[in-house]
Amino acid sequence: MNDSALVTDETRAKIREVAARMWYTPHGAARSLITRRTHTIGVLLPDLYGEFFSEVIRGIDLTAQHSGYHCLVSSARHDGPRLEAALRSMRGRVDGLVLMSPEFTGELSYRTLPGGFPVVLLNCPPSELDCDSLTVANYEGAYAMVRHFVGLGHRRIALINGAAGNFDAAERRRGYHVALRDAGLPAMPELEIQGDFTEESGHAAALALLALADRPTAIFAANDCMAIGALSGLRDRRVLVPEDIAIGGFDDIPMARYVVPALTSVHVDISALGEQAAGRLLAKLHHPANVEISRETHPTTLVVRKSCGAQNGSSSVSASTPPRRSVV
Amino acid sequence: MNDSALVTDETRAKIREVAARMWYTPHGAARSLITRRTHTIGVLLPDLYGEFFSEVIRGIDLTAQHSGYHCLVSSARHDGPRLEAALRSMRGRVDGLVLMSPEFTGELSYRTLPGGFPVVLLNCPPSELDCDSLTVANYEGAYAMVRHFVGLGHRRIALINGAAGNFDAAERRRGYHVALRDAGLPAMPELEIQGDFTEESGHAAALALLALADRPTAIFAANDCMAIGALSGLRDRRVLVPEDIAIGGFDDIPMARYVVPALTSVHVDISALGEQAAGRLLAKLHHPANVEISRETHPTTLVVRKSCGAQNGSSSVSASTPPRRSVV
DNA sequence: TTGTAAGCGTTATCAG
DNA sequence: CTGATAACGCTTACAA
Repeated sequence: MNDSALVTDETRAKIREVAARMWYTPHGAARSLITRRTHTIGVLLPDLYGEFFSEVIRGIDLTAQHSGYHCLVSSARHDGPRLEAALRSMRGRVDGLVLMSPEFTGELSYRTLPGGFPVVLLNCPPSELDCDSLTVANYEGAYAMVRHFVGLGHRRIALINGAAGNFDAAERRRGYHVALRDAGLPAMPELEIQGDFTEESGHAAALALLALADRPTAIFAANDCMAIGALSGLRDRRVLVPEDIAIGGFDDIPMARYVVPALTSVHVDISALGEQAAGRLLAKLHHPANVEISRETHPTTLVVRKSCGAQNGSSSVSASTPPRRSVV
Repeated sequence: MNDSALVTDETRAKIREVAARMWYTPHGAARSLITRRTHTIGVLLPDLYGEFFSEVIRGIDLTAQHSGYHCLVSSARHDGPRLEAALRSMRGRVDGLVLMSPEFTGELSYRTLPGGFPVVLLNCPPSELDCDSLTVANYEGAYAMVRHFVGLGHRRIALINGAAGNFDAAERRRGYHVALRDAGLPAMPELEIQGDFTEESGHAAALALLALADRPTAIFAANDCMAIGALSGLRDRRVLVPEDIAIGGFDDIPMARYVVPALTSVHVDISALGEQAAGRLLAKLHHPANVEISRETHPTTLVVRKSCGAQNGSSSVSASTPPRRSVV
């Protein structure tokens, strides 16, 4: 026996000694079969490529490990049947789930998991599923970026949009639109280029914008990868940044401060996002009674660097209220 | 019943139909208890921070998932008792293990895991443990970099060393030393600065080198992070790269091509490294009879960019023989 | 305090 | 081809 008050310290010590001598190790699967707890949380990500996911998973694992939990990860485009398969294969191996799926339509699932199975949705579009969810302040961040451009006197501000069907991309686009409207500027469809979050698409988008008769004076890319691609596209065409065209990105990946000129971006504390998600899940696991579900938004911060032409150094401005928490 | 030749197709279909209707999902823990297979591989990493680990885990998960396996990850400094604890907690939850621990002394363990438990060591110092191991061609890569500097006419080549006690760092240092010796150059202890793989340590090392009466004309940093730190240190002091001092790094992280000047580095296909590790482990799991253990070295490639002053564009040269494979 | 038996949800091994 | 029954390695509850 492992830890109980019904046993003498002496006996416990003796057992421990023998166990150590025989290199006895409890069998996880057997134990969890009767205990009904695996001390493992499942992590379902759409992909594992790039600094974003790396940081998310790091934050999750950090928090999980702190509470003695493991992470069972699975990365794949969790669309429809794939998600269902992934969920089923995790049945009996995890106590709860962190599911990140920005393209998740939400129509399915929930039949597949046993009722009341603890799930935290990360960066998922809002759905009728009644489970906890956590999103990034995409709208607020994009709004702050565009407002910043407007404040610098820009009137023709282009958008390199994120992947089609992606929730984060849609929210950032919404922020862009509302900021333009609030500044009394008209929507300019010809200045919106569809991208897919990759560097190549950013590069192509920049060239497309340069081909316009009436060029933009500023470009807001929906993530840093595309902003960096755009940067190299402009350099290819000998267009000066920020003198001729200003650029801003989103995510503030570590690389952002090293490109030339250093990239103005919307900072997201990705690792903290992961920690928060895992924290919520663990709280649910430890207090299953507390059934109220929460929907939180993780704050973003505008980080001003050289690429937008505002200043030389770097400074940051909060792009949203502090950790907003609305318990529904 | 799931899949067997002892059952009629008709019956199977009927069972399947009922199972689907009841949303029946097999219980992983229960199944693996009797099957003695978890379809999960354990991944023990020293950390999860930075692009290196992110890519390794991606390669592992990619391969694992392709074979229907999951990954149970655990990141922590796996020194001594911690490693043992991590191993025990995975007992009965994984079929095999990928263990990456560049500071692992190897004296312990192996008592803790059941005899013949499949383990693949990744970037671990050689030890007497008779399990498969996979390392990066650190020595060859460093040698190629320093030889490249020598070929450009450099005679005073500094080294910013990696973390003390780290196996990769030691091997890269060895490559540096042998390349100097082979070029007929003396060892220059004053040009060796101790770093720890962080950007800050690279920055500090660069300043220390600039403070010398007789400055180096080239700097080899044991990884890209430190090279980038050194780059910014030199820029602070208005030292031109590569005109005044040439710089080379190691790992070729994505950021390397975006810093200014673009960083000459030793390329490591990190994701492929992870795939290879997982592949070996899976092979062992599928053919347990094949008991011969293998020790492989993953090749590296010198990628020449602007920071070394050799040329404008970028080109690459193989720094080691193709996937060397010595089955012991 | 200690020993013994039941059972967690599967799969495997047998007689029907 | 089908249906019972015994494991798998552990925890827990209950009786000695």
